[in-house]
Amino acid sequence: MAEPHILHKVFKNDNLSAEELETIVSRFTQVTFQKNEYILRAGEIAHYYYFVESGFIRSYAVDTDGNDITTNFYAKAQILIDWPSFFRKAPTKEFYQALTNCVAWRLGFDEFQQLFHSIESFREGGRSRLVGSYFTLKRRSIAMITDPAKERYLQLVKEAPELVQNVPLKHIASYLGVTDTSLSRIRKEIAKEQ
Amino acid sequence: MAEPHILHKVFKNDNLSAEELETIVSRFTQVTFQKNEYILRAGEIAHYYYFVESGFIRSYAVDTDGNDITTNFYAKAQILIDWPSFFRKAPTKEFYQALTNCVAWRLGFDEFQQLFHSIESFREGGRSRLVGSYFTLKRRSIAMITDPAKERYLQLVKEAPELVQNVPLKHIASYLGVTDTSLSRIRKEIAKEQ
DNA sequence: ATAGTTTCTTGTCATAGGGCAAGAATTTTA
DNA sequence: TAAAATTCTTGCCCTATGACAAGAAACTAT
Repeated sequence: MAEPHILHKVFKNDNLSAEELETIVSRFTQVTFQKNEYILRAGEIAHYYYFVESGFIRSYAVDTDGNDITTNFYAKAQILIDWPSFFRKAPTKEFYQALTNCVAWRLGFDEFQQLFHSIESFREGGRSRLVGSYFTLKRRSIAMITDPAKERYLQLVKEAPELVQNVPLKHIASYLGVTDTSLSRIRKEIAKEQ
Repeated sequence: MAEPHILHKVFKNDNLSAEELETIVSRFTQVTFQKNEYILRAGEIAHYYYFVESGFIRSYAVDTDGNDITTNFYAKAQILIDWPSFFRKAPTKEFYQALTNCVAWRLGFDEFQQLFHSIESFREGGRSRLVGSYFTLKRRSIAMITDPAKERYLQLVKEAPELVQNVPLKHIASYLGVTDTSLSRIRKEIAKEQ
């Protein structure tokens, strides 16, 4: 078993004792995904959650017209979890697909629950991650109302430049709530400005 | 102290023993808000969260141009909480204001923590509420991309008719991500159809 | 009741972004 | 490396929604 650097990084601010950290890390399993492989499909239940070690993943929902809307991207050290499905054992509404080959570390629901109810700092950390996801989502949905597409794009470039360079424009476009055509024009306009 | 019906209703699906329920309920305090009163202002820290017994409250963010964007409405039996501020003790980004006179039940952070770490079902319930808020927010932000304003409005009317009847149109408009002018026209169009 | 305030509607005009389609560029696969 | 598939750009035209402003309607408070 390879040294799980990434998990030490992930948990470093969680106030865990060395033993607690070891206990937690030992419950994770390394998994790999091939480019285009699905980690989870709509209708399935999320039995695991993951921390990404390398590669890019996206989640997307499919609307009534069959268009897919990217809801999130996942990169190094980020948590990949379908909160409602994992915690309510309800079928997820989204697809999670690897955009590149990936390495990740996985934890199952039962192991999670055991750690959650026995280690106080683990549950504080978990709660904090969920709150963080909520906060990010809210910020994004306010920006969707207050900021024009161009600003939302510039913001994303600033926050996650590697992502913009590595992911097809159409996925970024649907994430920003515009068509790929529009995003292409926005890019052109930005290029002209420099 | 009045009989806290509403809290029994709030916790009825949380799998609590009678004693646990009593312990929890006894930690809450009843509070009232006058119409237009602020429960919390941007920049402050949320030391409490609430369950609404009666009345309507809204939360809103103010964008860089000074426009306010309604982010949520709170009505009977709903939880009113600023998750990031309450759990991270960070200044909130939003205002929470009573739209009508209100009665609510309040719990402080320390009491919350004590219950959270000592009663397993309470923490499962709390987690479930947070996951629920996350899920609702995600549904809303996907709809913002996939559905036209008219459909989002019809959806809101279906889900919360009392709200639409009791709250000024401009707040509903900003909640839906349109101007009040547009929403007025959308309403007109719907009226014409009947 | 009356004045003042807030809310809602409506008109005119402007604009961001969508729909569709063609072609160019790039990547993948055989 | 050639063919196929995918991704990205661009043109043309259209639509939903915004900005601004005026008036009507509905509350609110004295």
